[in-house]
Amino acid sequence: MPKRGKKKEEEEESGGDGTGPSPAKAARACPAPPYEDPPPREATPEGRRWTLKVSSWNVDGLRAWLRKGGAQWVQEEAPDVLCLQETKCAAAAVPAEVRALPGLPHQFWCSAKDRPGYSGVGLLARSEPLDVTYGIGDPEHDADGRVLTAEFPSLFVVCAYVPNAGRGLVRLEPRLRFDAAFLQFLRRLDARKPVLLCGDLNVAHADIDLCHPRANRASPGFTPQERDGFSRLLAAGFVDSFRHLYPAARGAFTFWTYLGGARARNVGWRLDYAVVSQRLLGALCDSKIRNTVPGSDHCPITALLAV
Amino acid sequence: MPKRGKKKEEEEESGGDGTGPSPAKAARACPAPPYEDPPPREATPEGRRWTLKVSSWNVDGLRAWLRKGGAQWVQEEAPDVLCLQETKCAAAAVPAEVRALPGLPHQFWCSAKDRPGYSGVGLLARSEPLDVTYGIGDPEHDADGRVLTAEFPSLFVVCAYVPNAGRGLVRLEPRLRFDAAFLQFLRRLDARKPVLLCGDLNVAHADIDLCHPRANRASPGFTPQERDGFSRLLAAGFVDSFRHLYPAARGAFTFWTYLGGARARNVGWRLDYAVVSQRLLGALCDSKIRNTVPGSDHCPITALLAV
DNA sequence: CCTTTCACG
DNA sequence: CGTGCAAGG
Repeated sequence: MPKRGKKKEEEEESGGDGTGPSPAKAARACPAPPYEDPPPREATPEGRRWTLKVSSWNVDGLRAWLRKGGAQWVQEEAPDVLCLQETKCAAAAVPAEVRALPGLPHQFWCSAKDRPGYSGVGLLARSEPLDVTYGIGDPEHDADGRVLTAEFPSLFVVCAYVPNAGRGLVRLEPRLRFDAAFLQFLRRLDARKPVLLCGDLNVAHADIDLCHPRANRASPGFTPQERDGFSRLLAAGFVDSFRHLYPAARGAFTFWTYLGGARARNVGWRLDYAVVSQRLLGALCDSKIRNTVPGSDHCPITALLAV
Repeated sequence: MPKRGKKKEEEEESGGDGTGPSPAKAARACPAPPYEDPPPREATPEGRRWTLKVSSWNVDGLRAWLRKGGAQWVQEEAPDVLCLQETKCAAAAVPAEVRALPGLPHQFWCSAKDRPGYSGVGLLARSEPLDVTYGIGDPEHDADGRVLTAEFPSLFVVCAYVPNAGRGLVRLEPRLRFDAAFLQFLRRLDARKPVLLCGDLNVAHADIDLCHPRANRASPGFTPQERDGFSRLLAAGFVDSFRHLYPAARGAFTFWTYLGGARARNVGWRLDYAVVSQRLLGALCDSKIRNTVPGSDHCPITALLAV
């Protein structure tokens, strides 16, 4: 029964955990050392201090994440809005400790229909949103529990868990359809108010955004089509806040597969983003990658805005 | 999603983990304190010292049992034959540490066909058996991986994992058919050589053999039909070695459900037996219940014979 | 409560 | 490697 056999270093650098043609190789560390998240820029270049802190985390199972102390970090970070992805947890099963998270009384949960334990997102907020919507208005994708949108007075916060293209890219086509539909959804929001999109977008945009770009050219999360989807997002007037502020930062990843001890060697991918409407750039103070925080195969990220 | 909700003390005293009508009640300890396994009787009443030590253990998953240190105890006990039940493990997946168990080089594994992770038995021996047979020669049951028989010069050792009647007794009928077919199988063996039957027979024979007999009159493992099956075994010339030697021993259990912390309160069942052909009684030195040994929801038992 | 498998990542 | 599920006990 060598199904669970240890091939060890086979797809250690594979991002969406795909079927990349990663050749077997030794457990070497990433040439780029882990990004060191600098002390926060507390204000905009014009000197306006941040007033909104939004964190995002793919928790890979809300209940397991809670057992591993994830809620602890939330209390230390004390965000005004918290976006969670891959909760794998129906709203009714959200543990009381999460419901009672100090400072985040307004909670919204969206999970996959008829698929317990799959996907799911949550949005927790200090102040009550003006409105909250579930999904992107596309029946093909909205059964999955992937998008939550909270309207606040000055902006929309969108929490998203973009579908994985799957091993062997078996679900690349639906993924690309999601990308297109999601972009239209974001454009419509952006026409009304500026948008802050946070979440696991399941793509590394450029070579600098993953440890082994060459080996993963055909891996889910780094196919040309997925990367193009992200480029189209940028072309539509949205900005990758982290890359905008730190254009040359290397080794800045937010995901490391559990396989083969990838995280210890920083064999990672940047899949989690805080993306802002261009006209929100003047309000952007900082975009943080909390890559030392344990609790999931993703780390949390945090955006600071003066809105 | 209160599927995993804590009903706590609902079927804590249910044996085969059935659907007994056990009323909800406080987590009280069993009135009978845990049986204290006395120092071994090293010889028969006639003074012949034991020459054969046979242990039996329902391991509830061979690999989990190994992780919990089960093999450690085997080395301390150093049996000549070891019978394992509920290995939940195909022969090819038996870990190397088990294959290398000192003193038990002759190993035989029988697992369920087309049902990975279900049932399964193993028989390990110091000396090579003259013959080993798989199953009982009944196609209805032999796909399950429940019986291994090893022929030695002076006796047959049968390792058995009798089918559970299932929650709500949904599989009581096949269980009773197994009992009947198995008894015929044992009679045929017994006609050739004396038999030592070891294993999880999935029945508590009498009130004294479980903590809460009244509450479990309709539970799998204590229905009148299953108890009658055991009585028929005895009527056919077989002897329950433990009860023969310790007719009044109370609180002597070999199984405690994981639910509700039953083991800590000794809310248990005696489901594991060393049964001998009557003419082997003169060779019986002792029948041990190792009820302090961890590693499974069952504890191991050991028979000592002068053969 | 705890094992196994499975799909998914 | 690790999540949550299902079936089994």
